[in-house]
Amino acid sequence: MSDSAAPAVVEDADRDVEVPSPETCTAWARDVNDERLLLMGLLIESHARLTRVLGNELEASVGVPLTWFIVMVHLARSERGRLTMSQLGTEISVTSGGITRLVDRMTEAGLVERESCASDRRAIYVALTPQGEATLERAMAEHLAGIDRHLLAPLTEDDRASLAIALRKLNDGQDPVCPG
Amino acid sequence: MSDSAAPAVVEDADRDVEVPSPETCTAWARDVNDERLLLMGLLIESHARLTRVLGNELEASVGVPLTWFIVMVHLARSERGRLTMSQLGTEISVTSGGITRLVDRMTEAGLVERESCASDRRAIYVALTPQGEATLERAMAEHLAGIDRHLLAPLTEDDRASLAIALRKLNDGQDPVCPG
DNA sequence: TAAGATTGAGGTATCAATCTTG
DNA sequence: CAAGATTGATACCTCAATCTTA
Repeated sequence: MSDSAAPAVVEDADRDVEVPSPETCTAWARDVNDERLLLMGLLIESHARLTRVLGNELEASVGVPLTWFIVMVHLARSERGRLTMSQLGTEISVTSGGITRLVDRMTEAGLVERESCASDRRAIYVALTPQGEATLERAMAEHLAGIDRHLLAPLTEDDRASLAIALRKLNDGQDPVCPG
Repeated sequence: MSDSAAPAVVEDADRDVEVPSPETCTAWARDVNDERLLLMGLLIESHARLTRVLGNELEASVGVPLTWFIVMVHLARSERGRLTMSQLGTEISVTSGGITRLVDRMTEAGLVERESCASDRRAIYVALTPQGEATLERAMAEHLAGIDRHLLAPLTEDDRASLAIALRKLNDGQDPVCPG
């Protein structure tokens, strides 16, 4: 503890606690087990687990953070192999300032490069370097295998299909919710 | 750009780009649209969107970050209304050092308090204060309404059920994947 | 004026090292 | 020595302000 007062000492079982019997409790004691809250919690936990495991594996096998891999995938998917800083930021939910430094780090690592845009001199393109393409190819193999192990393996074919359907509905046709 | 060389100027459409025709391309050009990768991407995007929207709404209406709310929910759910620092960190996927400062901030805001553990003097309990309980109750109402709007509304009843089933399988009986 | 990108300031996480207790 | 919590160093993000160009 940095600067707060020392914690009060309590015996192990001497506190009268509000027992969570659903009928007589305060609102929060009922709602903490609300089905909707549990669903949101599952989504958060699943995301935390998967990004942690897949990120660790990717870092160990290819030496690349998961965020970098995601950037490379979005560049590789793009129409002409490049995106502006703004487009990239919108696609991966990172603010303008965050993208500037993220691309800085990846540029220093030799994975991407900036290219000026002739038709709009405010914009800057980002594109994969040859080294970036090679790294993406290696990372892709590891990552797909990781998804098989950690995301697909625990699910049946039906689970996978309906999960994809539900998540697609959560992302399609929603307000952009711009990060920056 | 901080210290890298100036970006090369290119005309708008004069770069010979590897067109993504699936048969003749490099491996990464095929795999970036792999179904498994798209599924993982959907999970990441859904999580980013929902935590951003719900976090913004919670911050605006109650003045509490989403992380604090999650901490309060886990404390309210716990057996005796308290968890050790370690238990809390494991439940919400935050490292030991991260939990120390997170609880510091929430203590300073008056929402939680530390309590020494008589039976194991290494451990420290965290529990909601009365103010924390009141804040949780207000935040809960806002948050459940937000979940209704942003997570449940776009889904059918079947979608919701199968989403819960799939996510539960991703979290139950998996390796703990400790953060710290 | 607005849009795109960058910068500086500040917040919060991780990691590794340390201290206390079992 | 191992486990629990804290601290210092560091990484990376957001926000607000600024600069350049449309």
